[in-house]
Amino acid sequence: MNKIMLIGNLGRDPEMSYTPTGVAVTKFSLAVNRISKSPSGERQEETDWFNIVTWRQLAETCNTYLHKGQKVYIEGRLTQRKYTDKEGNQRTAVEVIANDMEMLTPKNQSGSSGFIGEDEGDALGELDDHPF
Amino acid sequence: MNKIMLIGNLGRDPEMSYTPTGVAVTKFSLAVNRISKSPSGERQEETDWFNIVTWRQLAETCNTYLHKGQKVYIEGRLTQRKYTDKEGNQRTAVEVIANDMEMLTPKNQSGSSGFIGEDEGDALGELDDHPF
Amino acid sequence: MNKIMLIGNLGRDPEMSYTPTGVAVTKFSLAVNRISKSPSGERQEETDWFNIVTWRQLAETCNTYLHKGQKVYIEGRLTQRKYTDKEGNQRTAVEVIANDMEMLTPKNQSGSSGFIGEDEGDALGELDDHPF
Amino acid sequence: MNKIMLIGNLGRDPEMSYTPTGVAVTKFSLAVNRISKSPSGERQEETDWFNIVTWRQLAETCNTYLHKGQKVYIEGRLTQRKYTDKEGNQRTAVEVIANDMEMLTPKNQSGSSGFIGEDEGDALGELDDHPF
DNA sequence: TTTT
DNA sequence: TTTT
Repeated sequence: MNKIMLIGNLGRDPEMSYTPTGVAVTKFSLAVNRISKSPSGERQEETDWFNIVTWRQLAETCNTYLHKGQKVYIEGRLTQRKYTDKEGNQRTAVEVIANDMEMLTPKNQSGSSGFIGEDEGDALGELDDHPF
Repeated sequence: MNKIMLIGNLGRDPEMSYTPTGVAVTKFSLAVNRISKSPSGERQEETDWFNIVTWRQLAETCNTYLHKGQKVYIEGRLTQRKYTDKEGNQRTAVEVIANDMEMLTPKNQSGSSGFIGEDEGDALGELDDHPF
Repeated sequence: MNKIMLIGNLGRDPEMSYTPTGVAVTKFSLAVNRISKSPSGERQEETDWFNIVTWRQLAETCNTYLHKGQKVYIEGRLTQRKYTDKEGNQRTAVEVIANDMEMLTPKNQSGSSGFIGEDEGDALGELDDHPF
Repeated sequence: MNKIMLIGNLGRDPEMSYTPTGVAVTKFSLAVNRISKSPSGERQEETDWFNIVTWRQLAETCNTYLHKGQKVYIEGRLTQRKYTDKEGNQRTAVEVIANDMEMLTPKNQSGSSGFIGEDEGDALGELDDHPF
């Protein structure tokens, strides 16, 4: 088992692209806030940022319905991908490959400034298409 | 492992009481909604109701800050308790003994009609008191 | 969200059947043990039993590879189904509709007495068929 | 919410130390295996390694009862800690701060070669000390 | 880069 | 009994 579950807010609008074979992939970063006590006992807020990657149908849904600022639940698998950056340093990209997403911000108050089509109400239905 | 995780809305305000030995216990019921497809292919909403039980500090926090209608995340353990009802039938009470709660409704729009004290802002802090 | 995660042992071999429309469904009961303290402070073990229901490909996998006594991880959704028993009493069936299963008992020591085909090693692969 | 759940095997025996203020901290690395399909369609196994950090009572328990090779369930919070390595490069340490651990390897077959005290049977009890 |  |  390798399962990670996050509730956080989108730092920016998602970005969707396609692989050479035509598979949709949507990425966004998620801010997860946490309240902790500082050594001196004061309450302080810390933010962890996570790179979220979604594929296929979930990529389409995220790209269509998620926007900067919205609160979402994300469930997936944590991966660590080694790569070499522009300066030639070995680095590790930490990514969450999501397999489930649930919108927690009520529709009428999403951070989106843009128009969303009238079938927005189907967003959740797209995510839960099980016959049982 | 016996872990259950729910996101839902409180059907009523919580009710707190104390055991004979002075331990606080707060109970409330939680409505968890789900969108499914009917046999004929139409989208329909179903609601599962769960009895939530919290103890000690978490009981105090839930009693103070939660109100009817609010959306919360609950994590706990599922128990099935056998009992005999008034008619003498053997019945099973399904309860979630919560060990974690997170409020998902922004404070300024809680379903509560009543006044909430000025220190409401500490609610989350009370839940995350770890030094690390 | 309505998610339940259990680790336990199968009380019996699973039983598979088919719906009238030909969909595979496999059921089994799972014993989840818990160590608690009695009021007098002694350690005591309690067992909660859960009815697990799996559908389609997961039903086939569970029926083929799971046996009485094996330890498994089950993840799914908790449902409460009302029904009337033979004596006419209203009762509630508590079921976990599983969407994930992971075998925790090493293969060479499963509780099964029966022969298992040579391709048993594919069981896990069937459960994790993602291209990424 | 920032929750990660892993099932894997210890790569080495845990190592315990104490902070200057006397708080116990135990660390170990966990190998989480995953079966995937290669681009050419063959089944291949990949291993993700996670650095696990436990504190206080859980640190003591892990140090006492866990050994190289054992299979464990770990639940905690994912943190990313920035630091500068010996070559002066900015790097990120990814760590799981565990708040729950469950041993999945039966006691009589742990990978440990060393003697384990007769009260080993209490390990699980230490983890589940709730009065309910 | 988010949110409360 | 909730909510969208």
